[in-house]
Amino acid sequence: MSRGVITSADVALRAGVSRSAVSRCFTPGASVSSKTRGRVMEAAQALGYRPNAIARSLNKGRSRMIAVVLGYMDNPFYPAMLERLAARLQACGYRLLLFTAKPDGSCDELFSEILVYQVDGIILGSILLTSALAQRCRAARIPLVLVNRTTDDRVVSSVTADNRNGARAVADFLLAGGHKRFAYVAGLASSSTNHDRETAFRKRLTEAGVSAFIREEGAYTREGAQDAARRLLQRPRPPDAIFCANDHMALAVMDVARFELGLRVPEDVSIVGYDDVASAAWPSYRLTTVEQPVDVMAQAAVDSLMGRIEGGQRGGEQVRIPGELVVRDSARRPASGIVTVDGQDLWRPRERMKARAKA
Amino acid sequence: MSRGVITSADVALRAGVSRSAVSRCFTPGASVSSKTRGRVMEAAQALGYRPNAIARSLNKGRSRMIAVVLGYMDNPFYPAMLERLAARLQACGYRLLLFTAKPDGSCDELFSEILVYQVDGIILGSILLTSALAQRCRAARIPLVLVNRTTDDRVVSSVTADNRNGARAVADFLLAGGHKRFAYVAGLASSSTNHDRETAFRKRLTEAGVSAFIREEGAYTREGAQDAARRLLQRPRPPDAIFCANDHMALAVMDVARFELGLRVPEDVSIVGYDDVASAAWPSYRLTTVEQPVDVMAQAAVDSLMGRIEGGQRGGEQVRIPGELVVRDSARRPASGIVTVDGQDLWRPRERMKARAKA
DNA sequence: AGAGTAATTGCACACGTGTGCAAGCTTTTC
DNA sequence: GAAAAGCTTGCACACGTGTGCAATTACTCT
Repeated sequence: MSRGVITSADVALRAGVSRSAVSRCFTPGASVSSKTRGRVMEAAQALGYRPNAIARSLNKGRSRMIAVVLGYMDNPFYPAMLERLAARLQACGYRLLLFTAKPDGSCDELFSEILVYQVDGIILGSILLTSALAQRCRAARIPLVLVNRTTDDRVVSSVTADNRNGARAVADFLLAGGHKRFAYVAGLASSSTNHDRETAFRKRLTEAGVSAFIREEGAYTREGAQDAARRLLQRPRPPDAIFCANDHMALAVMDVARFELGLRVPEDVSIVGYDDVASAAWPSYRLTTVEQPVDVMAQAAVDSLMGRIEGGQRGGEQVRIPGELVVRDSARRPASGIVTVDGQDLWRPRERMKARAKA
Repeated sequence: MSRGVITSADVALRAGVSRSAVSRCFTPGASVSSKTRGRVMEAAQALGYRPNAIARSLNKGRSRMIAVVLGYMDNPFYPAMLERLAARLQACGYRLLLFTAKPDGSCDELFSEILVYQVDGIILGSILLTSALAQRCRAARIPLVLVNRTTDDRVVSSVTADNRNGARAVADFLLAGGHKRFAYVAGLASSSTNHDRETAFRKRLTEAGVSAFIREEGAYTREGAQDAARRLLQRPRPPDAIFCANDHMALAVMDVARFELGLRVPEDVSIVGYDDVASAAWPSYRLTTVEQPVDVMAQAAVDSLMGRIEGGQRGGEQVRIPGELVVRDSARRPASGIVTVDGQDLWRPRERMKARAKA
């Protein structure tokens, strides 16, 4: 108390009860008479006492902190995700310990820093997880969930968009639009998200008999995407449709196409992204893209963690969140298959068939 | 050890030394013979031991955690700031505890959550600080630094851009460009940053004899800025120059001007922002704006905090970071006063005079 | 009223670490 | 070789909390 910090002992002294009684007053469900509770609360109020979370963590072996590791924040999808995660965790009474890592570099040394803080769970966003790290988490019994990435280790939980379905929808959409020469701007080749989107996209095109397919790597960065766009669009026979592994790169590709090369979008080249970040809807871009519902994914990640921390679930669930293909003006529109919902145009070829069947 | 957590006692047992010896091995500058250090480190390595940060925090009364509170992340300036803060704090061996609050709402209840975790310092970004909160921090002896906001309380430290100078430069720049009817799109009126930019901008215009000045409030949101732009530009005599309190709103204003109202920028109306966020440089916008050097500001905030945590400084310093007016294409260019540095055009009327003097 | 039961309370220990203090040991110095 | 000085080391306490256990108190029922 003299040093400015007031402890339960100070409150106990003032209220004329034992320290245990004070502790019980701040422990939901503990046995305290209403009389002592009143006196304790009054004393606590007067002194401005709140139980020390650090001491409580040490005692209970639970810190009520969740480590969130993000690779990079240039892509606005991640700040948005972070904001949702912070809100969700706060609502659950947990605190968010933020770490940043190089997106390609492994985060081994970071992991030591994290484990030392006895966090109750870890959320990894856009970070590739080595099996050694997964093993360490399992040994320390710390639940872990990947966001926007998966891993082969089926024991690790993950929350991703339904990337294969999304990429297939893009392929179908572009085919229906009558495109002939396709290109893909890849993210980091090592990321599962890129792999899922690329392979599903390519497979669908191959099934449709398309042979004109080229790819360039953009490494998820704006500069990488710009270079990729230049290489793609300055070929003798440039593509008439470009699918980018995310919106962040798609916007860069649009800028290069329009302002460096003087191309019209979508008349000369169609461009499709993935994420539906806020700027995709801006009138300067009006990017056609597959949405990745940020708040649903954040909620799923937190739910998965809570299920394993508070309930005793074993983990290893792979949650896939579906997302709509939002049709705007950066890609040529097919004659049919587009429905309008809440003022947004969506690519839903099935629904149209249903509607036709109904008529 | 049976429960999976290994403590210094386990290491001590294995190395055949006392627990204190283990502790000293992990305390820089403690007295340990090289022989025991070797045995301890070997045992620690074998068992995978690292000192429990929670227990250490409790013991030392220092958690090595810094709370960062952000109001909103829609404006990409804040994610960028957050990323820099995270990197800087990590480099100093501190952890970042992230909290989010409503930008207008006070964060009183949040503060209780923060203080409970015994953080060593608090960084507030785009949050208005009530004097009651400042008082609580002082009572708890927790250093506090505001980023991008100031307060009248001269005991509170803050890091901001040199907003008055920046706004004056914008006024001079627009006057030199021959503009006649000026408008300002305000952020939250309660924020010091908005106040400084607005009053300095207006004062300079008044000094120059300008009477045509109107203002609208955009509340720092995209929607607010769009509404403000519509009100401004649909007046009988619309402004020919609009200064926006930040880039986030300036981009929205540009979109409304060009795509809703069919105006040409900068031929019909000049638009200037503040922050120099990444998207301001995108070719779709090429926004003329005053830079707010994110990494310099982050460094200054961390330095200020460290000076008070580790050194024993008293605090109360008001750091103002200067920033250049970056000239792009969203505002009519004056005939003179622009110099090119590292491929960027900057508004430096003084320097030009110097250059002329030299010739 | 008395016995039996339920609720409340305080003691004491545990959580895992850092560190002052004194004792033990090693090295230096005369 | 002995005394002095300097390193190391272990003991024991502190940090602030939660909780099992036993003791005490309050309450209920016959």
